[in-house]
Amino acid sequence: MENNLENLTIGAFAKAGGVNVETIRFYQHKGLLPVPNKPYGGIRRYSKFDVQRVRFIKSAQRLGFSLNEISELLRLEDGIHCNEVSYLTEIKLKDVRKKLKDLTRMEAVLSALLRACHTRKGNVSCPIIASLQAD
Amino acid sequence: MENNLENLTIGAFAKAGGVNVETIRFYQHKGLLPVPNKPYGGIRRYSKFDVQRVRFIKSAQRLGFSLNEISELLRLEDGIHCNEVSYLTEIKLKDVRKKLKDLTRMEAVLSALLRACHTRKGNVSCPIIASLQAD
DNA sequence: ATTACTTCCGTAGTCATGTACGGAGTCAAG
DNA sequence: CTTGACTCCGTACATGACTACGGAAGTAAT
Repeated sequence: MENNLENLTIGAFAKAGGVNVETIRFYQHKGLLPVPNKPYGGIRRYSKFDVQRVRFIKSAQRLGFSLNEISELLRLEDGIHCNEVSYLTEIKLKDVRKKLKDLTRMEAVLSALLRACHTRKGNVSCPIIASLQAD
Repeated sequence: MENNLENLTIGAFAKAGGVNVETIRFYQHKGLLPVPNKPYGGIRRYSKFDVQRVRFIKSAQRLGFSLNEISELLRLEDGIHCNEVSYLTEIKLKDVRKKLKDLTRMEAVLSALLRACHTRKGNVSCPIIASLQAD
C-alpha cells in the first residue's frame, strides 16, 4: 500500500488530488495552497500534505463553503479554534437552509404547474405560460 | 386605477418592472426585451407590454429558469406550445430536485457536525476540522 | 542526444447576471 | 434659455471558480 505521495510533480499531485493542474495553480494564487520552493533550475515537488490540503478544500466545497470561506477554515485548521469554526459552520447552515427553502418553494410551484398542464382539458392556453403572464 | 403604463421612459419602465435601467438594457442586449423605435432626435418609449414582459422574466427567474431558458419560454409565449413548455419545466423540476437533494445532504452533514461540536467534551480537536481532514 | 511530454508563469478568456462609468444628446421646469 | 435630471450607447468592471494559451525551460525515455 505504498501510496508514494512524496516528491510529486505538479501533474501527479493534481491527479492525486483529483483536480486539474490549472486548479492547483489557481489555488496557489488564491493562497489556499502553499507554493513549495523550487531547486535551482529544477521543478517544484509536492507531498502528501499538499494532497491532504486539496482534499480538505474539496470536502469543504461539497458542504457548500466558498473558496474564500475555505481559506478562513484553513487558517483555523489546527483544531483549537472550534468556536470560530462552528460559527462559520452555523452561518453556512443558515445559508443552506435558506436555499433549501427557496428550492422547496420552486419545487412546489413547478410540480403544481406540471400537474395543471397534464390535467388540462381542451385547447386552453398553456397553464405554465399563463401563470408566468399573470400579475 | 389608471396605471398609465404607456409612453414610459426607460426610467419609468424600469421602475414599473421593479428593475434597474441597466438591467433593461442588458435584457435588450440579450434579446429578451425588444428595443422600441426611437423618433428622430428623441428617446425611446415603452408600454405595458414591455412591463408585462419584464414581469414574466422575473417570475420565471423565481422558478429557477436562467435567462437563456427564459428566452426559450418567451419564444413559446403564445400559449399554444404547451408540450415544449412543459418539457422545459420538467427539466427544470429535475434540476431543482437535484439541487434539493444536494442541499439536503449538506444540511444533514452540517448540522451533524455542529451537534458534534456542541456535545464534544474536553479538549479534543474540533470535530468539523477533523472531518474535513479525514480521508 | 533527440524526441516527446511536463513544468513554469503570466495573462486572458469563460459563464451568468447584472452594475458602473462617461460623454453627448434630450427633456421639463422655472 | 438655463439648469438639472434623464436617456443613449458602448465599454468596462464585479463575482466565483476555474480553464485556456503560449513560449521557454526542464525531464524522461529511447
